[in-house]
Amino acid sequence: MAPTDNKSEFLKGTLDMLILKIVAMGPVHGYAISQRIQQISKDIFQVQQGSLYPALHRLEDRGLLQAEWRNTETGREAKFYSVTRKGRHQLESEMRNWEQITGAVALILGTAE
Amino acid sequence: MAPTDNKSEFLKGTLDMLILKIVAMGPVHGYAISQRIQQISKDIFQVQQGSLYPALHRLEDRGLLQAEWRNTETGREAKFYSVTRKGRHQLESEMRNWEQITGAVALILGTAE
DNA sequence: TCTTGATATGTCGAATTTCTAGGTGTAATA
DNA sequence: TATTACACCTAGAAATTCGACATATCAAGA
Repeated sequence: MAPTDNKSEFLKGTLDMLILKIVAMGPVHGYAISQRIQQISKDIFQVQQGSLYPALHRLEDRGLLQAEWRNTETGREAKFYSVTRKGRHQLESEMRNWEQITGAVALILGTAE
Repeated sequence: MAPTDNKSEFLKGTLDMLILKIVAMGPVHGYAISQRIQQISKDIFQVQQGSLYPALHRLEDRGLLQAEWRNTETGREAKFYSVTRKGRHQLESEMRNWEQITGAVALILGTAE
């Protein structure tokens, strides 16, 4: 995930969750995933292809995503990903985890004195 | 940083910020830093020694922390760290960055449909 | 007295993730 | 015709963290 400057350093481990979330909204192909992440995050996140495709393969290998070749609206071949049941569980688990973590970070950053 | 189960996977890149924040509250030695992080985060974060000490050396090498050997309250030798001016700037920058990132993640996770 | 646990520092190697940089090919547009 | 957008991919380097190990002091209790 590449930042305008140095946002990437913060996101290790988060990319998979974001991808799962995007794919959970409905089947999409890789290229579109990176576009949506960038768009929804208002350009804060820019997922590089060198991060994206390995992540997709990783998630597929773990059985969290499944892929299928289909045609895009523009009539091109692309690999469409969907979330498996296992992937949905994983996403829920990671989201709970994320809440807990950001809560804990907030506790520390919010400590005065 | 070690989790009860798998919280660590989420925090790559965050440890340095948390350490800077703890040290910014006043000089402390490494062992106490890990205890405070664990305590304030209510056991969500448990910083392993194999993560802590390399991180402290890293921050010192970057000129963000400075160290000094002193005695603890219990009369033992320990290396006390304080934040340099550069470290304070870095902390502020990382905190702003953190807000931006968590905001962007919230946008994505909060997207319905 | 001896052992255990807490305090306190550190290193090393493996694992994981991400980035940069490169590569392939098609279709539309200038 | 050349460039841009689309769409896939890999390889190597860099960075961070973890688990395990190693060392040493001190206090409390068996």
